[in-house]
Amino acid sequence: MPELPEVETVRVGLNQLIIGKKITAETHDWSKSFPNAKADVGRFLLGATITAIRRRAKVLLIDLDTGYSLVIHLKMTGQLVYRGKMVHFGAGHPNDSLIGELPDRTTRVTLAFEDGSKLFFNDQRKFGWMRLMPTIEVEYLDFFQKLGPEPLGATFTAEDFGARLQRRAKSGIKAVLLDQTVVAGVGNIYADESLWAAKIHPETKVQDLPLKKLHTLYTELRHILQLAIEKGGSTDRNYVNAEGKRGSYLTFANVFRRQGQPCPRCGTTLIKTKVAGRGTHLCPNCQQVVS
DNA sequence: CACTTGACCTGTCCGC
DNA sequence: TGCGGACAGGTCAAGT
Repeated sequence: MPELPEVETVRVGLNQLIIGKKITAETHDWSKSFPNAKADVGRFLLGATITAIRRRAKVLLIDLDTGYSLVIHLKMTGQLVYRGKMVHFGAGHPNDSLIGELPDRTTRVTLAFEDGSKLFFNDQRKFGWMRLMPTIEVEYLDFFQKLGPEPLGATFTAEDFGARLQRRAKSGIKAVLLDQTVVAGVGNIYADESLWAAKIHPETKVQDLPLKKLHTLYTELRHILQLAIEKGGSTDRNYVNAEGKRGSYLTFANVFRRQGQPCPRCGTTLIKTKVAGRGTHLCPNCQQVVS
């Protein structure tokens, strides 16, 4: 479930918590989560100091002073949670935290820092992964080469958006929004939310959307992603930020997980269906297929 | 060639 | 209570 806003929230959190920290130990209990050779870990991870945290699409990059980076994809249930040396349970709002003592049974990788604090990579479903590789090689990964532009990038215009969508003119708009090679970082939640906001049925073919609609979708998508970042992302089931706390965006969501409730715009009962193989939430009145 | 389905996994929820 | 099956949904590979 971590999409662009969730990964960005983790990035901002880690940026405040672990920059300048020196890694002194690493353990993992699921080799697929972190398949690097032990020798590389020993040479380029242990003893390394964290210099920067970056994000591209839904991927997190932790840069090290050894010239290597940790490339991390949280996939659906991944979490990156930092714990200081002193753990204060009961502090803050009890509902904020989804997790207790760490490591727990979902912890796949643990990084320990020189000051006694730790970073836990938890992943209930084991789809997520972490790779150690030379920083300069990251951009040449096949995944990165194929990625579309950042939707919140300063240079990303409505015209770019429209042109890229048109490459998949005959496809349904939701399937295209979820395609990371068209635009990077959009997942199921924000696809549904932005299509509702732009009053577009998710199965509408791209070629059937008037230019004005594409413009609206561009504006709404950017606005929603930005708002979601401000709200700390969406916690549907597992997602938490770098401090183990929930995001609050779903409180503001208009359709996602709101089937059976009235459409905030017209009052029609929202429905849940399946589009492009994904659970899809929409208003059957506001969002109709045009052709 | 474009799109759909299945695999990767585990936990939760629902119906019987 | 226990149990089978559907479902959650990011990405890649395989199939139609």
